[in-house]
Amino acid sequence: MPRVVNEEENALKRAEILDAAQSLIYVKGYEQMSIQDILDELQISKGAFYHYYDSKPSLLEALIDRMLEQVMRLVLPIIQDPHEPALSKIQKFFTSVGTWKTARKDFLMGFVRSWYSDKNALLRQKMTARMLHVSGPWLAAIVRQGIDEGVFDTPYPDQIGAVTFGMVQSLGELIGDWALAPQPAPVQAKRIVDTIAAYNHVLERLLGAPSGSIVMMQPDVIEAWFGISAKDPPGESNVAESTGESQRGV
Amino acid sequence: MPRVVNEEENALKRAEILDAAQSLIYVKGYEQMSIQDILDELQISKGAFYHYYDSKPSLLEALIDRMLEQVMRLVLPIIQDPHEPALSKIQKFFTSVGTWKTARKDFLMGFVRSWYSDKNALLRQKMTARMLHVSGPWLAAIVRQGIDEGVFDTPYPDQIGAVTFGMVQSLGELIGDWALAPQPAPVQAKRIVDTIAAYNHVLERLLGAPSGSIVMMQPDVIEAWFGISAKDPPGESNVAESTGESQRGV
DNA sequence: GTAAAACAAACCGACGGTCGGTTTTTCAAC
DNA sequence: GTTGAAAAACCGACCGTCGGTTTGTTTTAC
Repeated sequence: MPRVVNEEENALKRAEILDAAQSLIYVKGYEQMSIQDILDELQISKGAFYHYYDSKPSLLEALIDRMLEQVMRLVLPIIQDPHEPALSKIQKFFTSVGTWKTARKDFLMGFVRSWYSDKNALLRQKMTARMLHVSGPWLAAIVRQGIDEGVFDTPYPDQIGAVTFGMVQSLGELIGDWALAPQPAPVQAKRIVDTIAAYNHVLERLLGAPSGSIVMMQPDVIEAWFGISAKDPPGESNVAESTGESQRGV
Repeated sequence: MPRVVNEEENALKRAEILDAAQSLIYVKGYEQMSIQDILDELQISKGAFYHYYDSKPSLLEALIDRMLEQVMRLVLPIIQDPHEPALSKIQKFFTSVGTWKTARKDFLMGFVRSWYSDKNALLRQKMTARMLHVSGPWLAAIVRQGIDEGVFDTPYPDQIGAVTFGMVQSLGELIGDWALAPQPAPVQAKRIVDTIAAYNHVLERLLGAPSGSIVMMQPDVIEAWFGISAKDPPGESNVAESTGESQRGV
């Protein structure tokens, strides 16, 4: 790594390359994006690129660092606020991470599609691992706070943070899966609403929180994301989780 | 895809190539494994390889199909047994999938390390998605059976299968993470035992199963895998989920 | 015998990365 | 302010390897 003279301009250029890489990865995926794509996009030479980044993998690491930093900048103020009740923290955590405040629907769906597609498996795995490491302890702290406040009840406060994170991720994967393989709208709508309701319920159970106290995805968010309303009851004889074929040779 | 004359020999050769690819992927990872590696291993020509497989991605698909088939051959008899109680099915499902019956410890740990490492992110993502699709409906059926038998209690029987799968996967990722970044033995041992206990408890809660009825990982398996005994109580002031650094710039 | 399957290997463009060289910037000496 | 040299910034030809194609040869089946 060369000594840097003008720190500021250097960081700017690195960010510029990262921006190009990010949008290219968003469209093509990490492996499918070539260094040449970046060079073409920014009209720079190969020498220039390799002056700022050692290799393609190191570029990915830098991107993950930046994405994690952005997420944390969003989440930290919520999580670390000493005056906020635990239940409210959990709520806001899901809301902010799940929707990234306010974003265009088409952009969000495009992002979800890209994020959960095979072409970005590595990026997602690396990012997830990093987020688990940083959010685990904080989530545990919130759980303990909730127990103190009498809203949560679990014998495993230290472990439940990681479990919760796993649940959220699991829901994200399901939604990503649906976004990738779109179903007919009516089937889709009911399944999404039911599944989100199920996750809310499960999350309450595992945290030992009062029924109805946790809403991972607000109705207006569901409405915005999927264009459907979320006011139907669970319904016991729904589409029976028919994932296309329920039986095949495998 | 060429027409096949001798179906049997053709399948044998395809399997042979798949075997080589599997062990190479196990060691090097999918992306890092080159077609040439396979050719060298089997002493065949490029023409031969591309006679049996269209491309590298199609080779991966074939591998995933075979792996899924192997898992299903193990799990199906358990899950579809009409005389087996739901609780016992769940139990046996975890036991068989989690340990693959009886396997050498070093092999299993090596497999876990490889499976959850970055180098096989794509394989794992594809395999996980496939398994979610096939196991979701079956798990839902078991949950409904359990409700009928009075051992489970949940308002979301159809969704809970996918949630359960997500939980199991989440635990696997945690364990994989630990296997990849080994900690000092004492810290490791307590964390593993506590976390598995937490997952058992959470699973009971989300299924509405009686306390102590679900054991995802038997003590002897934990013993075999990690070389530690699983008889300590949860313990409220354990290592406090210290993931190395609990605070840093990010 | 002949057509297709099974294999062999030379060959191709694209890839990530390197390297020697050129231009621009920085900063101290005058 | 000018100058000069060192370092940073940048350029693009080049390299080895990759996945994949093509052309050609041998083997097998009927």
